[in-house]
Amino acid sequence: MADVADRAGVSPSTASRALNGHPGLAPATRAAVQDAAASLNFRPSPLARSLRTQQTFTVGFVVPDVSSPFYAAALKGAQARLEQTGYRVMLMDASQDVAHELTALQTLRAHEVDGLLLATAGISPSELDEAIGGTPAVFFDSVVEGAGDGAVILDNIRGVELLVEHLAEHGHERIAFLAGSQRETSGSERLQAFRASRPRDERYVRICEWTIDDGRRASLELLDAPDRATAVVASSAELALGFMAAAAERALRIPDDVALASFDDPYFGELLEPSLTAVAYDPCLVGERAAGLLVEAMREGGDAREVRVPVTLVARRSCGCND
Amino acid sequence: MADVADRAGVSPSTASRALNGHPGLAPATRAAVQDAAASLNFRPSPLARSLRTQQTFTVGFVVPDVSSPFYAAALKGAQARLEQTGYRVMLMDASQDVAHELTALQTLRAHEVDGLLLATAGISPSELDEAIGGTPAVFFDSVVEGAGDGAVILDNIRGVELLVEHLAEHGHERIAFLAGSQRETSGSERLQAFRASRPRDERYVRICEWTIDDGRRASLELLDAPDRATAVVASSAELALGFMAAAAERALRIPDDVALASFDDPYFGELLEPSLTAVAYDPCLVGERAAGLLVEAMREGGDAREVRVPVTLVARRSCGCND
DNA sequence: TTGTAAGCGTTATCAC
DNA sequence: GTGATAACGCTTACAA
Repeated sequence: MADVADRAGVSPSTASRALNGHPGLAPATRAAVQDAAASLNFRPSPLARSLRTQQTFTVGFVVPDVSSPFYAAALKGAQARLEQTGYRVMLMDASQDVAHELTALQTLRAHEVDGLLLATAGISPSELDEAIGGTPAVFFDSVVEGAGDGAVILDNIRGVELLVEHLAEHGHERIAFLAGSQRETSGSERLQAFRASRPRDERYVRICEWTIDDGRRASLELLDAPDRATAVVASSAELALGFMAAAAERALRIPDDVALASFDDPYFGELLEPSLTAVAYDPCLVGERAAGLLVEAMREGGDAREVRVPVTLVARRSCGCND
Repeated sequence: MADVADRAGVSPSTASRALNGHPGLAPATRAAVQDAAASLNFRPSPLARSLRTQQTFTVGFVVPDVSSPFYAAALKGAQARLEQTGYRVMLMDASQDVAHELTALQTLRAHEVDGLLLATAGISPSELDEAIGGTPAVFFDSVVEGAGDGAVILDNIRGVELLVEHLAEHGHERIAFLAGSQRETSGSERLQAFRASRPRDERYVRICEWTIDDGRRASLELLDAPDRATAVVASSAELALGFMAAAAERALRIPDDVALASFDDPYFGELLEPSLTAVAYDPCLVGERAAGLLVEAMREGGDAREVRVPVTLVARRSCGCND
């Protein structure tokens, strides 16, 4: 930048002011500096700037597993929104491991990121509070009570209600629920919502990991139990697929023998046999909203808000609708 | 760090040396510094260090779309490998847009990233060369001739051969090929491989975008053409799904009326109806290998290498096998 | 083996 | 309006 200043015939400080749009500069001076900068093809060093200003214009993004479709989409949404605002994204994949998550946060803080976007898998609130220190942080998907400057989550409750109501409208009276891991907010909220709307169906609840395999295992239990449920709500696409595998194994037809409806509308939902009735939402949107909240928090530091991303029901054939 | 030095009773330079494991220090001094650092809970500032050393220990990762399962997995693999080696990942999603890609590279270079991991969608070699300047760069998925310090790509040729051979073994003589966008290496290599092994089936080639919808459209063309092919190779899972949709529309059964085999083994391949015969590979591995190559290039700057990630055939029912 | 001092590329404070 | 000057937190000649 010294070169730019020289060429424009001004001091470095003036050059800096001109380039950063500070007020109170002679228009001529500003123009001269800008010309000089342009002709020297000058690019300011974010590093040096950050060192001086204590602002990196970088936010840390921490997820349990980037390769999961949901987190990948959220990342995309967040990245887009942040880029728009001049922020860059530093990614950390915690591999579903608490210790790893903690060190990721350390690294990020050492780097002096301006903000944090977190989908944490079961860190205790106190650990977390310490790990994020004073850095603005927004949670998404999972929310940790009392920590951070905001959270955005799916409208899990409404989603489960839509699913249950729809199956009930088809006349089902014994509805089962495949719940996912209770360590995450989306797992526990969905289960709570089910229990709230179907207290009598408690015996048809099965909790398992978010995998096809575990979903299949739990589904077999459900299918082999006496007085079998006539419909099933799966908490996620994986669990729904697990259920379909299990039903096929027991030679049960969907929806004739058991109906199925699922939280999460996978992109191939239309092409499954039968096509999958599901609650859909825009996963990018959760990243985007989270980023939006974070930008606000970094700028103004208002108080914590919680945003819910809306969900909608997509009725297909697995519930008994005929298209 | 000055504090640490004070507390240990040494000069800042000695403190720095102790903390960075420089040789030629009195063991006692080193220990004193380390103790001081520990008790002050000292964390060096990567920013300041980078400013001084011109090394950021950060690599830029640029993809056309992070939310695509393939890129997301590659990202995960790369992230893991880089983290192991002390590097951090700065992510840019170029949204399939060349201009955007170029500005992403600018941003990354301004940030003085130590290396670049690129899956670019059709930048010209010369533009690219200029955009990456002297920064070590490794391509993955797509390779740009003559640019960069290495590339890792799937074994596209072998993959297509496996698919074609398998269908031929089932007795098929007229095999069609759904090719994806020819802007990317994986699109063009797969098509070339098909043409090389099936020159007589040229009339059964259709080129389309990598989407279910466009695959469906192209498939309908294929199905409606006279002297229809009896088997189809799809260049990607999306195209295979598009084909399945098209076949269903025309009330054609797979594999009885037309057999299907696909490059890409989606995680739900087993659960489709019929289950999908496909060429499988580990997408994480491509990110991991690319990161490996990049780390090498950043450290030693050896000469450009090309790595192929192996693929395997998973025979299921869509080709005519009975499980 | 250790200390001194300069410098990485900016911005902020103060004076003019 | 603009220019010195110091400072951000670290590393590294060079000197001792």
